[in-house]
Amino acid sequence: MKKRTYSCGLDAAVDVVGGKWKALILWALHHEPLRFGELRRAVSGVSEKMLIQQLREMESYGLVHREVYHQVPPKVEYSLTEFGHSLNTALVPLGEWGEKHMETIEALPRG
Amino acid sequence: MKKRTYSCGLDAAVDVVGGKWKALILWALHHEPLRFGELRRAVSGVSEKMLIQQLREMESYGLVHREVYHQVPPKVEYSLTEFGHSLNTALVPLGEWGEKHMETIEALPRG
DNA sequence: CTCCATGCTTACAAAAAGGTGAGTACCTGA
DNA sequence: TCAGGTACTCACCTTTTTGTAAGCATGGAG
Repeated sequence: MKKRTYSCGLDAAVDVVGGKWKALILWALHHEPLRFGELRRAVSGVSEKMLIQQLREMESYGLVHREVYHQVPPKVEYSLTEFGHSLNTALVPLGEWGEKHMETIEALPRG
Repeated sequence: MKKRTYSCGLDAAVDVVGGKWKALILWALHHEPLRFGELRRAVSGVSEKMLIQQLREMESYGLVHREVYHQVPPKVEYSLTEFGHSLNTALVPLGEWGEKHMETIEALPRG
């Protein structure tokens, strides 16, 4: 979050879901709650630091819920809230667009 | 563009439309072609450097078309390609989501 | 004791993104 | 000759984001 006022809805949404990992984490949690380690494996390429950092942020936004089980070894499960689900739903068309044009995108010149 | 392979469509899409400005520029060009100066005024807060940088990138991705009119003073018009339009369409639900939850988002704690 | 698994946490560094302010080239009209 | 309008271009700097590698706490198993 960087600002309080937005010029349009898209502006606001990008601010919430922006960055390299948030959309992917949301996506990974779409079907079922996952624990930290599972999430780490599900989101390929993410480091522990990044994963936690993003999860904490998303928790503070009310997108994900964090459930701690007091066990040893520790177990923590992350799941989507209603709000998180609604955002995920809004991301579906974008995901489909990416899927459809994947080859084109992969062939794009690099920045 | 940072990578060539993606774990899912959303991953690819975010790579294309990522960053602070691209989605907003796309949005601004939705209705009609705009010239550089108009675009600058339409996308509030963007600097000339950023605007050009993003436009060049989007042009290289095939999202926008750049038309130069050889006049003095110079005139350059930017418009969406078919590809750009399709991406914009995929962004509509996200924009609506942002619109709907704008107040919630604006009230979010800052990172 | 020591090791293991899990879920973090911290310090440090690199890379990417974004911002600022000035300058360029062109022709036109005063 | 000189300012004006348009669309850039450049050099330099700050901020933000991301990555790397290591360390910590817990209690049960061996």
